[in-house]
Formats: sequence, C-alpha cells, structure tokens
Amino acid sequence: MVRAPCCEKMGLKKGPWTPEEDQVLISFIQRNGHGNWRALPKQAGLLRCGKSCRLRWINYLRPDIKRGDFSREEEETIIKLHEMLGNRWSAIAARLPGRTDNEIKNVWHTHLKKRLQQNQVMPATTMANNKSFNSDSSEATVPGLLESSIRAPTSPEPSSSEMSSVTEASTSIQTGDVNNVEIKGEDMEYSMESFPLIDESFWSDDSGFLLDGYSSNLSELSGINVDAQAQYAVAPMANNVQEWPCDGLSRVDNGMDFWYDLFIRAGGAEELPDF
DNA sequence: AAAGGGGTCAACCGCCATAGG
DNA sequence: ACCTATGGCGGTTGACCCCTT
Repeated sequence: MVRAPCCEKMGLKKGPWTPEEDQVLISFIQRNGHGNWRALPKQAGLLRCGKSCRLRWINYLRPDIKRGDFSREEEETIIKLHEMLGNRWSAIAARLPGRTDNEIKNVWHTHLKKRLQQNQVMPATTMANNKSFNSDSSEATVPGLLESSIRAPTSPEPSSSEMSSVTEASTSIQTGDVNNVEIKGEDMEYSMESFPLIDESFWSDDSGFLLDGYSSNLSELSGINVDAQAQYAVAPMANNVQEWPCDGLSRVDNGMDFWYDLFIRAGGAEELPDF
C-alpha cells in the first residue's frame, strides 16, 4: 500500500514564505492555537500544507525563538551535547532555549563540524569546567554500581542513523573505584570524566530533563544520594530501574534518553515497569 | 564590474512512532 | 490486531548571499 502524501500537492504553494503568509499564520495561531496542523492551513486560508505551516511556526515564527548568531557558550553546549547524543537535534535543541533543531543542525554542519575537523580538537567535555568525579563535593553513593557489569550492546541502534559514539561503544563498567568506570569504543575510550555532570540545573524543570510528574526528589526516586552539587546518572539507570518509580522515564527527553539507552544496552528491561 | 565558487540557512522530503478508530 | 492520520524527526536540497579572482 502506498502511503498517501503528507499533503495534497495540487494548488498548494511551496518555497519561501512571504511576510503576508507569515502574518496570516501568526494571527491564526494566536487566535486559535495549532491543535491540528493538517486542518490549519485550510482554516487559516493558507495555500500551504500543514507540515509546511508547522515547520514555519516551529522554526521561525514562534515568539520564543531566539534569532541571531550563536554565542560561544551555545556552540560549546552543542558540541558537548552532540558528543553525548549524536545527531539527535531535537534533543539538543531542548537544552538550548530559543533555538530550533533545524538551526542547530545547520550550525553544526556549517560551523562546528568543520571547526572540530580542522582543529582536531577533542570536544570539550562538560567536565572541563566542572568538578572532577571524585571531588570532595561529590558525595554520591551508587548502590549496586560497583558490582554491576554493563554488557556490550548486541545490536546497533535501529532508530538513529548516527547514534552517539558513546552509546554505540561497547560498554564496560569495571568494578572498584568509580573513577575507573569507563566506556570503550572501537577507537576511543571514555573515562568517567566524559559523562555529563548532573547538577541542579540538569534536573530543573527548565532543563528539559524533567521527569514527568516526578521531578521533586530525585534522591528519593532513584535511591541514590543526589548531592545537588555534583552527581551522575549512571547508577539509577544501570541498577535501580526496577525500583525507579517513574512510569514517565521512557518519555524523558534528551540526556536522560542517553542514560536510558545505556541501561537498555546493558541488558535492562525493554520496558519500564508500571508503578 | 562581472563571474564563479563556496557558504549559509530556510524549506522540503521521506521515514518513523504513535494515537485513535 | 490492523489501518490510517498525524506529528515529529533527521537528512537533504536549492536559492540566495558574499567573497575572491
């Protein structure tokens, strides 16, 4: 069966949007919202397909879009997140308020990728500006981590053409000192310092890492002692998921997906239990 | 000043996941 | 359980801009 095209092409306009079209779309969404993108253009009187309207709104017309060049800080953030997440642009965008996945994708392909290639600079890890894992301020207790052993993944990630090199890497968590925890890939080796720091902002409601309905007390939920200053998320994923009282975990976006993927690759449950 | 080549970025395309019937 | 509609995502394209020659 041939899938129907996303929109009826006949009579629909393509190409750059005019200011008039923009105004029509903005006005309509301000008045009515955008509950149904497919129906929207007809209702609004636009000769565009719903997909085109959605893209125009999401990537350009939304009032919270931040225009202009990316700051150095934003670029560093993209590099770090790309290191973690691979080409998951929407996940990266969720960590950069006001920036869209399309914009980030463009910036990556036009600037950042080349810069990294030219300079052969190792992506600056989040840890560069943060405390070391075994700093005094970190009082993480990681139940079960030390005796855990995360197996190598048995199959490549099917849903992403370019998964994070970290998640593609065969993974092993060695026993002993947490500083020895490492993830090995074919041609790289990640020390624990490659993992992102989980701090207060990481878990904040604004961060995009909000656990649906369960953001209040990570310590209580995960069973690890979450020091607000510096904690890492390996432990809850690798060991405590059975006790993880959060049915929304699989919907958690961005970095949490990374940890969740890691957990699944470690042989964890395919689906989280309902609580 | 004109041509051409490369860079940029908005927009499109096609696929996938999921909700709902 | 299956099918369809829809939204969302990442990859790609092509028009436009700018710089160099």
